[in-house]
Amino acid sequence: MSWTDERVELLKKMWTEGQSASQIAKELGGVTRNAVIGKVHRLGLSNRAGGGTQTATPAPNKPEAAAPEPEAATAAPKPRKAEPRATPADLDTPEAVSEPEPAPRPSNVTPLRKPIVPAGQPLPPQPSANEISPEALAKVQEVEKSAKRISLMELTERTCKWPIGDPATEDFYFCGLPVQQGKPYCEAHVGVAFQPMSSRRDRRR
DNA sequence: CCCTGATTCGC
DNA sequence: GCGAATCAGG
Repeated sequence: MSWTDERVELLKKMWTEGQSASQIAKELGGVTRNAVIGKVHRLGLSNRAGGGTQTATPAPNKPEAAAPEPEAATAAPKPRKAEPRATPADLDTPEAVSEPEPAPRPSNVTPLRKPIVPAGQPLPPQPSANEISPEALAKVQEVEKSAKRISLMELTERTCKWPIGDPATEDFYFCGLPVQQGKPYCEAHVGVAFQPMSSRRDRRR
């Protein structure tokens, strides 16, 4: 494989977008990440600074463990706009009525309500037999039998962080199987975690 | 151990 | 110019 204009273009584009050399190499095909890096240097764009303000800090930008880039067709890499940021659905009440009394606390007061789950990262809920493909579900169930059953402390970047069981009980652990590169879960759990889209239609306010 | 980019150097 | 091997880090 040689560096045709097209390939160089794609290289430039992806590199500018912050894609890693290995990702670019994978996308291009026929080259290794070394080749990509080498080319990048020869092209003189080793520094991903676009234009202008050159921050002393190399890159606080790290699309590392949260850059789900669904591999697409090699023919049409056009609509590419996957933001790692998973925007949490925020409750927004435009119905804000002008209320001089901010807290009309009724006589009934429920003092404390601690969140049951400590919650470090936005872990997905357990698959509740939703709109998940039966195959994926079956695979998950099978996988969970062979799960490493690791504890929170044992989690690493390469261990599946899919929670199994009830966090409030002793019977709780994480999957712990090898993750799919770049993702927080193993292949099986990625399958159920990153479902394309579901029925979120019923959002009547 | 997995990954990242940077550099070197024979081709 | 090219990229595998190597280096240096996270």
